[in-house]
Amino acid sequence: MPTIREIARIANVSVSTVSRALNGRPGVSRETQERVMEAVRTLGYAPNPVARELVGKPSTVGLLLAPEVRRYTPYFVLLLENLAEELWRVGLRVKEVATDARGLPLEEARGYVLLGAHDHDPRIEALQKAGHPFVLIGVYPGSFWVAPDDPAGGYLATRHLLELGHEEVAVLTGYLHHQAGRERLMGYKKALLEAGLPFHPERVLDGEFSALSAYRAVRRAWEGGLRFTGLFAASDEMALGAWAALEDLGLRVPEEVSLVGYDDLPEVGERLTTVHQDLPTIAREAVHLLGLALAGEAPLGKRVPVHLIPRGTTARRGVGD
Amino acid sequence: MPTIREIARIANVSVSTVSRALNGRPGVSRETQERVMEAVRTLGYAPNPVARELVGKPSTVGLLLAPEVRRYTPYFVLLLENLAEELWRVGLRVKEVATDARGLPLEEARGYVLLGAHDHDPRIEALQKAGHPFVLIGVYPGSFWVAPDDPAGGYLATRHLLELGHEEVAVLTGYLHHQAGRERLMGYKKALLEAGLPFHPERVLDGEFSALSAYRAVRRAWEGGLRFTGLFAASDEMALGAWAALEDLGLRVPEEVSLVGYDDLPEVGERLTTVHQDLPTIAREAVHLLGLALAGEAPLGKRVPVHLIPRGTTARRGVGD
DNA sequence: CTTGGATGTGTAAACGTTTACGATGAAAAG
DNA sequence: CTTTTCATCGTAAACGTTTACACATCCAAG
Repeated sequence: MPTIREIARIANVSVSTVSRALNGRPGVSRETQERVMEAVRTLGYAPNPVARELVGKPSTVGLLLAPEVRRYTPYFVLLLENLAEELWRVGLRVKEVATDARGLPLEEARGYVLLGAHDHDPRIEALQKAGHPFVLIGVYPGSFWVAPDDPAGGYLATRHLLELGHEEVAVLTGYLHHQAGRERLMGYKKALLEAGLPFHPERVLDGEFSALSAYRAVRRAWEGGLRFTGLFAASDEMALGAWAALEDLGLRVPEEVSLVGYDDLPEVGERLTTVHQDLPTIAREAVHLLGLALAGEAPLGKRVPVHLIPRGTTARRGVGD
Repeated sequence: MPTIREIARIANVSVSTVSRALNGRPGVSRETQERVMEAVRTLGYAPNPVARELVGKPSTVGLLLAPEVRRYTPYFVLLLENLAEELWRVGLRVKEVATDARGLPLEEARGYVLLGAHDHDPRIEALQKAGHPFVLIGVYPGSFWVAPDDPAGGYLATRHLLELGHEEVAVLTGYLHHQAGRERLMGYKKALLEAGLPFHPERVLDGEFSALSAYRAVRRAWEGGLRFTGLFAASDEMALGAWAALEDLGLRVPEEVSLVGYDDLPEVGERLTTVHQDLPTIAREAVHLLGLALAGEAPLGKRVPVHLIPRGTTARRGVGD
């Protein structure tokens, strides 16, 4: 691992100058800055978080978790691991940090990443008012944010079902007071609209982002007389629950009903048709934006693309007849 | 925070001697050792992991997770947080570490803690053979282990139901190839035996430690004609699933069936009667034992007590008539 | 032609440990 | 009595950063 001293040697400056350049501190000329960055790039240097922390500089970024996330769905765990890895790469580490009633962090950190925030989450404004640099996973114009392209995801999933000939497709949503939940639903509607099909409100089932809730919602709906040959579950967890429900209802997947999930969790594995989220990229963008936030730049948001992975739980309509 | 230098000053020795004393390295007299430890105690000193790690000494303990745990049930997350806190207290940090096919850790660490191991887990022997110091959560004579007193827990839960007058009590188990799952079931049997009641194998339902599986198991059993007025779920997660199933079956809790869980997860909250696990103590014992393992002492195991917390999901039999 | 501030850069100490090496003394060996 | 050995302990450098401070240069103001 290259150290700051080697960078200094290559760039022909002192270590303190390198440190200043790296941390965007004033008092370093444009030209020197360039030379340092060049050296950093060629050597592939990354600051050592341990050394950094020793001198007292908080080298951790606080993780602010919404209560719902505290139960760590597999998705969030995965996102977390990616974040941790990406942060390490730039000399930072994650630390989960509790918040007070107003949503302000109780522990000091270099910056914060906000996870699982819902609309009008008071914590967002609180953070902005307090001047804490942060990036949030989700969309929130006026601050730094990064989010998967959920509208596109919902659209892709639904269109896939439509293209397979399914005309009655239901959707299993997560919390609608979360952006992700709403946006995936929006994508569903858009695909319907585009195909010239009507939107039936009774075909949207509330799965609360959990397998159990999804199971109950699907089963109750079907037993209540709702019929569909395609089902879009807005998370793999919910897809799992839905799958189980369909099985218990005596319906074969994909012969009688096609199922598509969302997230592409590795555990769910080989069989589920799902829309893939590029967690590494989301994480990378998040730390990049956090960097900008730390540097005091103007707020910026970023969408990261998703794509559909057709697997074994979707089939052309009528294939099972 | 006191530093090693202050200890040195108080104990009237040099810093290097303190370091040696703390790490059990040779070359320090019994008397000096005592003086150092005395100073450590009075100042409440704990080594700084950051500084330690900077000089190259691995100050992390590796976390070896069984595949099943990778989906981080809330229980394991909680245990993890407690472990992290306890380790920090003695100057160590946790790091999750992957294992190779034989179960050996891929990354070097000071010591290891093994989580979610099942019976005859090959990783245990592999670790022993390789001479890696470790402690496992669960019971495994011949190595260092710490485990909640699950037989007692299962017994307490069942006895509670029995004492309330329930004679037909079913049990919802987790994986039976895990010690915890089996032991809680053993406790159930013991309580039955003690009360002079017969054991009905059909009353043990497989919940696979998940809410969804629990729901399906309970519902299927009940619809299959199984009847009970008391139900012991071997985890709060499963209790949640069971609760939902009972609700969907039109059964009132606790009027028609009493339900007791296991773990006492904070999220599950105020209403569920459950057996409480003392996670802080488990964590403390684990790091204590890991310390002994690092010092090369003889293997030792420890049970930590559990206790029942009666809340709103259990009631005397017939109260709902 | 001096003074004075910017502006850019370097020197060195500090953070809290570990550890190679040398120093000290006492006991054992000659 | 001298030499060697051994156990015990201290000195100082090292780990990779940050940062207070000093230094140099340059340009504008006096």
